[in-house]
Amino acid sequence: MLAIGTTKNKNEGRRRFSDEQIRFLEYVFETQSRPELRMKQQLANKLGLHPHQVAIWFQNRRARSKSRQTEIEYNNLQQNYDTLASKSESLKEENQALLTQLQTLRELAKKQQGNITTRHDFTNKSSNKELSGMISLSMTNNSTLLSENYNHQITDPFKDNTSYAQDDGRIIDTEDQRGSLVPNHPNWWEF
Amino acid sequence: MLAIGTTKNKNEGRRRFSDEQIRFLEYVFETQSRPELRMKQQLANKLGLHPHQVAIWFQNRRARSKSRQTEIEYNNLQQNYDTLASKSESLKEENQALLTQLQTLRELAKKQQGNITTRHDFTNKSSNKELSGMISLSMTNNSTLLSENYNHQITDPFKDNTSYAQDDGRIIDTEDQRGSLVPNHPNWWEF
DNA sequence: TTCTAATATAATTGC
DNA sequence: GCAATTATATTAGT
Repeated sequence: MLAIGTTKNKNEGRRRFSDEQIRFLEYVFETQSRPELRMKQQLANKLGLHPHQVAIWFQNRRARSKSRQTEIEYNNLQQNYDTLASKSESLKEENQALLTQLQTLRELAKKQQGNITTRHDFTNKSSNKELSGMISLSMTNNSTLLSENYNHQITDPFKDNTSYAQDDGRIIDTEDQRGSLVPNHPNWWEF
Repeated sequence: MLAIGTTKNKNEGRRRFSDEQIRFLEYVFETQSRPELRMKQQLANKLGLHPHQVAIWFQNRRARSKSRQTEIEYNNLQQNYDTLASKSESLKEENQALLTQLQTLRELAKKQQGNITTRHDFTNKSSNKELSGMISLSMTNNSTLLSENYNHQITDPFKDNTSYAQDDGRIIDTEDQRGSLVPNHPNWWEF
């Protein structure tokens, strides 16, 4: 059984406490990281140490514990960082995909609009107007969205810019937006 | 120079090195964190210390340096995390805005298409087809993009902080403990 | 085996 | 009592 402390269990300039002592101290520490004076005295007596030594031991032990905790937190942070980085990457890709889609939509819709208007088609004017507005909306937003370093200053025509909370991590309620998606004004997109 | 060490510049059971000594050692450390034995001896001689003391000092100094480095790295990591979190938040919001736009576009385009087709308008069929395909594309992608995964929780990496027992993290050989040291009696220490 | 860097720990010091 | 240091002891590595 661990033939280490064999020889010097007696005196000498012994510094390290014996395994027995350590084990006992650890056991108490598990329950009481900061024992009462009375307890320390009893421990000292039982282990053949000075009460002060016991006190110091607990002090050092607490410091060690804290140090390890810090280490753990560091690792946690690192892990969280990696996770977040991965997610962020996904978001970027997705954003790119969405932008591509929008671009395609705009071009096609524009072409479509051109065909409609040049035909002097009088049926369903309102509907055409909607499409027209939609396109200009897309164009407007695009200028912002395509720019580098967009600071989440995304101009959302459906909502007040000020209502965009910055860093609270809150998700915008899409359903609420939907309620006022299309204002009554015929040219709402121009505002 | 610099009479800082005010009181005890003599001997006594003095342990701390004088400011002069420290300053000199620091000066050397800046250039050589791991000086040669010869250098240590010369330093010891010059500063009135034992060579061993000088050696120990450099040893501890290196340890301290490393410790500070760790601290710095931690802060850096934290900073990077915050930055990334912010960017990720922006991306999320932007994604939301893009999705909203796409949704609107789809609905409007769909309505438009409905009007066109119900009017039995045969002009420019190809263009309509393009629009139609575009819409279905949007729908397809949407199934992925709208999934709940995008309301992810990049919010709080430290959420479990408070739940930590203050002094945890000791590493104990449980088996040995239970062996003989730990009495079951509630007042074991009185025996 | 010897030497040394790194680490662990008992003890000090100052607040 | 705690944080920061110091000096020593022990372990690991070449």
